[in-house]
Amino acid sequence: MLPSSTVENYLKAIYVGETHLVGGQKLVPMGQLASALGIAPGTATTMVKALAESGLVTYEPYNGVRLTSAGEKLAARVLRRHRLIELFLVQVMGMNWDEVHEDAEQMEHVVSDRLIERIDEMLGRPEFDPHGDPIPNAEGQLAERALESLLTCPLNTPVTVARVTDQDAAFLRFIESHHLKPGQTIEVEERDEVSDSVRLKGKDDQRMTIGARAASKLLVSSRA
Amino acid sequence: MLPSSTVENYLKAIYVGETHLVGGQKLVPMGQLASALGIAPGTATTMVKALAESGLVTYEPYNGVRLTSAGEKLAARVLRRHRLIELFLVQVMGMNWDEVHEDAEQMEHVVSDRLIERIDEMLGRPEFDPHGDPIPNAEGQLAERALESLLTCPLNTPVTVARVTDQDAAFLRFIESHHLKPGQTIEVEERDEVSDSVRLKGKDDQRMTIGARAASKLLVSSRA
DNA sequence: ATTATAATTTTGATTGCTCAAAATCACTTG
DNA sequence: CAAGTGATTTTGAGCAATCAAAATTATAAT
Ligand SMILES: [Mn+2]
Ligand SMILES: [Mn+2]
Ligand SMILES: [Mn+2]
Ligand SMILES: [Mn+2]
Repeated sequence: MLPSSTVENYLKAIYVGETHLVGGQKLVPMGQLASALGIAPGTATTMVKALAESGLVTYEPYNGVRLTSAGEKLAARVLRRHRLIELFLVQVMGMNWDEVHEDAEQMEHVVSDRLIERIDEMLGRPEFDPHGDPIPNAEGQLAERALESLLTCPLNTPVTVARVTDQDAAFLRFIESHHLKPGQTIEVEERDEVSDSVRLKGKDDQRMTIGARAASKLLVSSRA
Repeated sequence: MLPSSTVENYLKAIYVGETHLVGGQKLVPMGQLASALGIAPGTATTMVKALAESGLVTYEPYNGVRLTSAGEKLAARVLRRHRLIELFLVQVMGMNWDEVHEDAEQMEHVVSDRLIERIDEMLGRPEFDPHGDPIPNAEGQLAERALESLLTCPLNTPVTVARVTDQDAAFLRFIESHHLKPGQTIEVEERDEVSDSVRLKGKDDQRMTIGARAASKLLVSSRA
């Protein structure tokens, strides 16, 4: 019995939820899962109990949920599809990086393994999607990189934008129009706690100031 | 409220069912619809009543069902997607014509209008899919052709294979291996009622004999 | 240690889609 | 035309996924 689209979405949400865990956290809270999926909290509880029943997750009431190895394997597979499809739509179909998320969100559940393999091959076994998100390989492993956000990277040092952790179309268009897409080289010139902002030197030494919240979504690698 | 995948499949099945109607038939029988969709007859009845309620079909109890203009518009849209996707998978992704139907069956429900437009453009506004099935244009109109089957076309006259009306993978592979794909030129040399078979002259004057049932699925145009 | 607050779970219900089996209807055949 | 056959509809049920609102639990504040 193959997992439904709903189950796949749950597993994927738990997977990315786990990567966002801070400190000694081992479980994704129910509330976070529910809001990530845009469903009522009670629905998440019911569904997660069913997932636990089928051995895809471990569920600790009032604490949260985490994937079993079986669940993680499935989740990585869905995430792999999602990101390969996104890259395909940009690279081959010429779509914009701000409009591929919705399509991928649906297609990830229906494309055959055969087609995914074609796509992967056609793209040259890519490791990252258009937003810099890592693409799990066929075995579910993903290439990890040591990245810092614009809030923590060294000042006045060339860094390369590597990842944008927000799929919002308006935000992505903003990033693009300011030449801050992955691959671009920039420098953080100043951070101001009081004004909650970060000043950047971008392409052609263009200066710009963005809010800390936006800055936290831009991940860079410290090698120019 | 946009139609579900289920509703889209019903509408599409009724649409193609209507094209297969013979004589003065105006309605698709419930049984035929049910078996085309692989569901129980009672399920079809219930669903069709709901479709009639939403104005997508006209339902005459014990007689059958036909699309309203609203239903036909939606059905043509789904069929357009299906066939464009099939052609895309063959032409661009290099998949085989016998393995694209299943993928298209799922993808037809989820790809965005934007992506379909890209595909249509990339393929040069094609009129026929890999099996020779006509692709409805953006307005829902489809290019009709006067085709005959191998059971009715003139004897000893060059004809061009134009369409194969069976999606079965094994059958399609057979057709391909015998060089009978759409575009190929052949001749019917003899029909034998008793042995229920048809003898063909194909590529490189290769002779072959196929059953009448298979022959009825090969549609040709009488101009070589 | 109570008490308040926030998160989570439980409860009861709904919707969409499905099936099996019984009932009904339409048509053919004797 | 009566009977039988096959197609169709009705009935009763179930499953997956969802919500709103009430009940419960955990945690933080007084
Ligand atoms: Mn999804
Ligand atoms: Mn992405
Ligand atoms: Mn379909
Ligand atoms: Mn086709």
